[in-house]
Amino acid sequence: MLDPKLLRNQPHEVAERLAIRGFDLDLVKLEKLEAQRKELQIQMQDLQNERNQRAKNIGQAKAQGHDIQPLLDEVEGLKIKLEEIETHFSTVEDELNSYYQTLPNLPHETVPHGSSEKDNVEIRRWGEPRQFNFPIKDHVELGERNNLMDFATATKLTGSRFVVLNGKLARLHRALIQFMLDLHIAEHGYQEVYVPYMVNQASLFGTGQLPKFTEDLFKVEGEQGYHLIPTAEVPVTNIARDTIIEAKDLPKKYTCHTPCFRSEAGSYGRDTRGMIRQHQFEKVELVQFVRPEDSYKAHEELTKHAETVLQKLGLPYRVVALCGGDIGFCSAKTYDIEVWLPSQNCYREISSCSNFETYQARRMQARWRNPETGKPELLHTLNGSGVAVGRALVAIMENFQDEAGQIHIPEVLQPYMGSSKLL
RNA sequence: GGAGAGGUGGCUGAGCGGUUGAAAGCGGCGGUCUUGAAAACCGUUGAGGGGGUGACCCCUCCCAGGGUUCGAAUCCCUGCCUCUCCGCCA
Repeated sequence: MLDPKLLRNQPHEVAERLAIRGFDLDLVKLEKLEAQRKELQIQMQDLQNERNQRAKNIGQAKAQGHDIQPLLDEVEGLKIKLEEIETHFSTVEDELNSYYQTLPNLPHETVPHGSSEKDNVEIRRWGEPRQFNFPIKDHVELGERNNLMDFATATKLTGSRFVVLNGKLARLHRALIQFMLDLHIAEHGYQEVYVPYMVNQASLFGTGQLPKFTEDLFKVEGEQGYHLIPTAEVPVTNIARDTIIEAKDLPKKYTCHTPCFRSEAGSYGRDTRGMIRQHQFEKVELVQFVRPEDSYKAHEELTKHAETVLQKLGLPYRVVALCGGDIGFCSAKTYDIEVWLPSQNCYREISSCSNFETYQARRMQARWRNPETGKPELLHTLNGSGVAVGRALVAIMENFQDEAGQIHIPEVLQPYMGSSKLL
């Protein structure tokens, strides 16, 4: 959520910055609701004050043994009047809050302008896409060898957009997870966490999936309103919900492996072949809680941590800064890391690294105690994939295939594969 | 699943329906003392919000949501969560 004070005091500046992402702030609506809110709140608080005073007087009179009936007569009607205005106030407040919740985050000043994916700006490249001197296969074809990858069975078990992995490919998939976690723990200073794969609605609100993006989620049957997590970002970031972290404990850096579940509503017909876009996939996530002044430095570092995974695996990639029109709802700035996929002859997203500044923190009241002011203040949250496991598996298969259709295992994964070099 | 107990400030923990936003202790911060530190002592210390140029004034919050009352942390109902015992169990 945006800072209500900022919206109140500098609505035109907010509108300008939101326009960068193609969002149209309704200033007329905002000003109207805000004026109502202010008037009603003043009236309500005056009446509450009167009630408190009168109740206190009655208490004192009673303690002194006076007849309180005249005082009781005086307050008659006050309660009903107050209730009416309280109801009216909360109606206006709810309307204002609902509108606030539809407002995306303000883009950072370094975010490139533009309306779509095409306007994203490439920041850097690493590695050279390999030149093949034989006809290449895509990961589906490669996976069909020895029945390593089985979509038909997954469809039987569940439906479309699921996969069964067999034998050494299943092991390679697991090896990737272990490798990534070990790297982030040992070399990048993250703490590993294990978290629930179902979360409540408060958590989904905190990270911004609710109320707006409910159609992207799988909801679990039952009264609790639990949902399967679409990313570890949700449970891990919500660790900080309703807490005040001591300054000495910042930054907090968590890494976490979870499955992710996405309904992929609205992506019909896209990436239908293979395991690029699945309802269930594994991801190793990086999450940081940092002091506000450190967040952009942390954002660069976190992105590097994700890049290191690809470098160690030897996978060519590029980093792009998302433009205003392509950036996520909650994000102030996002870098996507895109890995080279030979079969598609292009770079495809394998990680998305974002700085949310206080947007998520305000929703979930995630705070730290600033030693300079002594006060709890909103911290900055960041996250990034470090990296998506299924897509990394696809990239390894396609980039490291040979003419015989065998897959050469990257050196860093061999210890996790019983020293095998080939798949 | 059955039976009981409980949810109060960063933590522990008091709190007859009426100056209790909340005792006390711990922790934190400031100070005295000390070469420095510890100890001791003194002081201070919840969060969110509204109004006003300002000194300042006011509102809300004792798990959540309802209710009773002139007045609720305190009474009633519902939900959620935690703990103990029994049963079952990966």
